[in-house]
Amino acid sequence: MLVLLKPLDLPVNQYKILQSLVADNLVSDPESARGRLLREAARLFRDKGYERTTVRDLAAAVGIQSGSLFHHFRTKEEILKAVMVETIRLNTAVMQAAMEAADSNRDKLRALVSAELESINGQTGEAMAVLVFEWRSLSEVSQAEVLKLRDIYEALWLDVLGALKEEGALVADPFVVRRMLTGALSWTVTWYRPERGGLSREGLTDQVVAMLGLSQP
Amino acid sequence: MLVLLKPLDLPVNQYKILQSLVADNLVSDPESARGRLLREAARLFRDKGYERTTVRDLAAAVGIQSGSLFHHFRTKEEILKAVMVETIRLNTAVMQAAMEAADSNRDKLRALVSAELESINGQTGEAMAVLVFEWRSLSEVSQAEVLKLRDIYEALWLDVLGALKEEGALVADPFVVRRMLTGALSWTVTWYRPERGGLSREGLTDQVVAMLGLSQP
DNA sequence: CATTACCAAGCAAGCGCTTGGTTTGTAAAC
DNA sequence: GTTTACAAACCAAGCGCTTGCTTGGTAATG
Repeated sequence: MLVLLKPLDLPVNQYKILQSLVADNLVSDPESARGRLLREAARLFRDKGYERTTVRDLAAAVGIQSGSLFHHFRTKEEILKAVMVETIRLNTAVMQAAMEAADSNRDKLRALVSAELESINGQTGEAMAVLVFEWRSLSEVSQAEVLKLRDIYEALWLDVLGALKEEGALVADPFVVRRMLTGALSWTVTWYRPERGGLSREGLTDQVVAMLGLSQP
Repeated sequence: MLVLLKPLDLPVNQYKILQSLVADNLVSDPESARGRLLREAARLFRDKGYERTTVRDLAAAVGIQSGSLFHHFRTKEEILKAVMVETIRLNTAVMQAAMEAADSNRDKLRALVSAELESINGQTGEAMAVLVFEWRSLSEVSQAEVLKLRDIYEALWLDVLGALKEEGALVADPFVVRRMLTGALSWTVTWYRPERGGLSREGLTDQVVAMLGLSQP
């Protein structure tokens, strides 16, 4: 029976989703030793890269000895994999919730873009960056496993883009559009700094959706 | 006096540009020992990542002993930096040439998109991927140096996008558009395989330009 | 005959991970 | 309510291996 005592700084719905995933043992409680380690690992992997982050770095970040890490994870790679798996699980759930709140396919697309920008630039940003930039650091076996989870996530996008294509609102190929969006949105992690003023997250979402050139039905 | 004996499989103009850069000592002759090493290094860095590529891997790829590498480069990082610097130099020159051949700003944009897709997915694709994914492997000092070269390259884009904005053809912010394009086009390296049939490079360029939603003046 | 290119050998440091033993938390047994 | 039992969490030390790079010498080149 896991209980989150100190609520994190998250949107309410995202917090509830996190709670239910923790209860189902699909993601680690952020307050647990394992959860804290994964958060620090995501930060270190993003900042220094997986290979340049040593098990001693990871251990020091949570205040234990390097050898003690291997009580929680069998290998260093297992830590990377756990960061990725839990991030995908959380974000898939958040995406599904965001979509259910939308009516039209147009609104659903907007919700997806907004949610993905939130994933990349919000609380889970570090882990999302790891997912993009440290992919090759996973063994092929692990890549295949994580890919299965990603497929579920990608299907959400393709369903909406496909529907928009059927409606005639989208002229380009849904697969191509999704892949362009993947690159464009992922890349925001390298330059977009909403906290420094400038463009708001909603403003950025507007620009992205406008850029897709959806024609009125 | 460097002479390229065996012409590479390149568009004619790109070959001439390469020749003049080699003559000016701005990029290495691909046939020289240094040039071959840099090409193999780009391939290895892309495939395995910089950190997982050992100096022994690099040496074996060109058929020498690992210690002999340090006759050509002082450190391993210098190899990474050389890959990046020479790639930017070559691509900046190619871009400039592609733009000069275009009349309207609309055509210039199309030329830029097409040329960047060519850079990413053509001969220099491996090096371009390294530029994107191995950025953090450079020391901060080297990053600053390479960044200066990138600024010249980026200015080409911003000039054209800025002009299109002035014309009223572009509604979104030029900086935002460029950054989205950087991400979207870079990402093609992970999925776009023109040799397997499907979308041609020109077809992809069309989709990208269409996606920007340029309005008629 | 000097310069460039390379080899063979190996060093010092850092890496992921193991090992054997100690502390801590928890809950039943008395 | 103290004792006993036991697993989970952790420490201290270090092993075996790989890493980037150095060194001292040899072969090729022009």
